[in-house]
Amino acid sequence: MLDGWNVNRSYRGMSAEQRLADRRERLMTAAYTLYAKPGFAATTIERLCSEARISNRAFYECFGGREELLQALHERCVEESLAVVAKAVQEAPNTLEGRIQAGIRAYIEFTTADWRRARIMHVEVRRSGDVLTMSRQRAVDAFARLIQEASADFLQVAPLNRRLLALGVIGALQELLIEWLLADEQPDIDELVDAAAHIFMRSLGSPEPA
Amino acid sequence: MLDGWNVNRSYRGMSAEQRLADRRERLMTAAYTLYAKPGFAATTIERLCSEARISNRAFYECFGGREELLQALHERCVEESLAVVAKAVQEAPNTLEGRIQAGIRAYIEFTTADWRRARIMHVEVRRSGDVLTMSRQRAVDAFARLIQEASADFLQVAPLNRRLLALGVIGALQELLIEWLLADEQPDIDELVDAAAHIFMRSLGSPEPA
DNA sequence: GCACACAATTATGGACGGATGATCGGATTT
DNA sequence: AAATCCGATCATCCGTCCATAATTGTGTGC
Repeated sequence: MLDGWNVNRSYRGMSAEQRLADRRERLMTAAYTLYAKPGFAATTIERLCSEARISNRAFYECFGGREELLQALHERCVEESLAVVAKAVQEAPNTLEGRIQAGIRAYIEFTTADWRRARIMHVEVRRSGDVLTMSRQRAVDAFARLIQEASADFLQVAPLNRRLLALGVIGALQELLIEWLLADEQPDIDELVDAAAHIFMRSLGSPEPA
Repeated sequence: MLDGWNVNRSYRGMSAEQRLADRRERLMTAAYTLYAKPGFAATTIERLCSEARISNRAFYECFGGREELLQALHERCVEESLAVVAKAVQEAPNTLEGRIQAGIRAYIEFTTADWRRARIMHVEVRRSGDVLTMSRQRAVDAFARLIQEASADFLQVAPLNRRLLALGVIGALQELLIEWLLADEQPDIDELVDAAAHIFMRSLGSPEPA
């Protein structure tokens, strides 16, 4: 072996890191579609590889398995959603109703804008084992903190566990999205927003709603 | 071969139907534990059979596969829970608050009375494929109808989709149970009941809560 | 009439092929 | 030469089937 060889040379015009990132990205794209449409359980690694034009071996250099890929996908979706909602809440009028309306509309519109994102975030993420369960728990926790912070200025005095309240309304929102995903006749987005906003407003607001 | 042989004789003191029912029951019992503790994904058919002291072949005479067994288990849990909640609601004082308090307390106490039931109904049921997804949708629909009927006498006039409201509060209750199942420090049952009842009461009640 | 051998039925456990997950060497490209 | 791709390989699990063991009812000798 000669010294001076470039052990990290370019290949197809990309550096080693770029190639790895490119493969990861292609796998993420393939999984974004396949995990949503045939579903996580029905998607084999071979199918993912052929869709992403990647060898079976390269897959395991990017992810540890199907679960890890789903986890990465889910975490990306959650980050994007969190950013969108946080931005909408920040720009909303500084009232509880304004923040709730803005945040919920932003979340629902962003989530339903791409059918696959909704499916992955609300259905497929619960399919796999404990790893994904923990990933989902972290996501729910992040949204719960966001809700608690956004509603902190408008607190009711009732001696209720605020974290549990936040978790509950998150669950409500999720169930509504699941209905949108699975129901025979899809409810209107506006109806979803109204129902979710109603539950948030009544549950988080002070005893006498405006 | 002689005629007159009893093609449906008893074995170990049980008739053919009894034996089949017994095997089904033993498999249900084994799955009730194994699907909850190692989890649905981690439970092989072989493990179920050895736990139930049943041959591999006999399994497929009782159920079509792991999914069908989980479906049967889930449907039984849902039936029992529905009955308990319906009974509690019927015996409750005839006010919205009374019905909500009674129904929610009954549901939460019954569900959490056995750790495994809560796990199967709220976590493991979402693991498998479309069959179980549809089973869960039917269960949610049944509970949604129960809620709509129980709160029909106390309707608010707001032009909201009542079914979506019912779905939402069901989602809230589920998320609270998931928190109870997965959180590091388990919240008190009473706290769960209070939070869920608050969300139900505010979301389903008239604009001016008593 | 009673006990016992025997045959028929049932259940069990393991064996077998197929599919998928995860890993490893040879051919091809840069 | 280095890196990548493709095919081959082993292990595991599902779904099915067969051989063996257990149990029951019948018939027969006494």
